[in-house]
Amino acid sequence: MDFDVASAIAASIGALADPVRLQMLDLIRRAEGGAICACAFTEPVNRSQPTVSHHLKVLLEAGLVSSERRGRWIWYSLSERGVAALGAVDLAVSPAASAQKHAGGHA
Amino acid sequence: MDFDVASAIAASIGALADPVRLQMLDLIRRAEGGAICACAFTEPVNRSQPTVSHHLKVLLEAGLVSSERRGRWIWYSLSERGVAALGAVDLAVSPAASAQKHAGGHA
DNA sequence: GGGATATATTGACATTCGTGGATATGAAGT
DNA sequence: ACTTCATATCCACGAATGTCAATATATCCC
Repeated sequence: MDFDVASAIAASIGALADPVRLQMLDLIRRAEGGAICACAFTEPVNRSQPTVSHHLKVLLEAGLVSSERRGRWIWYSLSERGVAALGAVDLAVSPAASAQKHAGGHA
Repeated sequence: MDFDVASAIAASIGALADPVRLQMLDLIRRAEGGAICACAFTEPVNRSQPTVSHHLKVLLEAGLVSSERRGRWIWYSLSERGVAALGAVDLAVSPAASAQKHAGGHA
């Protein structure tokens, strides 16, 4: 594995390596209809609007989420990669818990 | 998902979000016997000995690798979590390629 | 067009992180 | 004990990152 390949992978992973972005992805995943308005992040993650906007941009550029304009608001949903990434996170974080599926204990 | 949980997960993921550490993990994975001497990293990843030592410490503290002393040398191998993490990385990076298993194309 | 609201961008700042030179620690051999 | 070799720690530096106030852009409604 050469450095360029490793760098590309590291960049993808880096988008997930932030607590606020993980919270935001989780909010999207749990949202009804699988989509959530950009304005709905600031309060639960306790960050300013510019900070939320910044993180959304990172997630977008990483291909983890997609956005859609609905009137004045912009709605975000998980992309295919985003779903795969969150699933992979669950696997990596608690291999045992994921191995015995449907064992309850959602965080 | 509260901030503390997200922070813990982000910290785990962060250990993987570095090109040099990914290269090192890949070197361990490919090593004969699944273990590799610490001295065998500096040349392939093109980093100084202190830098390699630093990254090994990060990987150790993240629980991704384990170390064993053999005479003057220290050998590193993937932990159970390390194997799971690398597998998860493959999944997250190329979901399609991983979905159709045994399709060749190793990086 | 003008006001109101939602989101993005800019700029500045503090913190974290990757890096390597110098040095310390530790084990093996003589 | 002393030397040699492998690894770890210390220290300083530059780059990247998360954060927010201020501001800009964009859309909707009247």
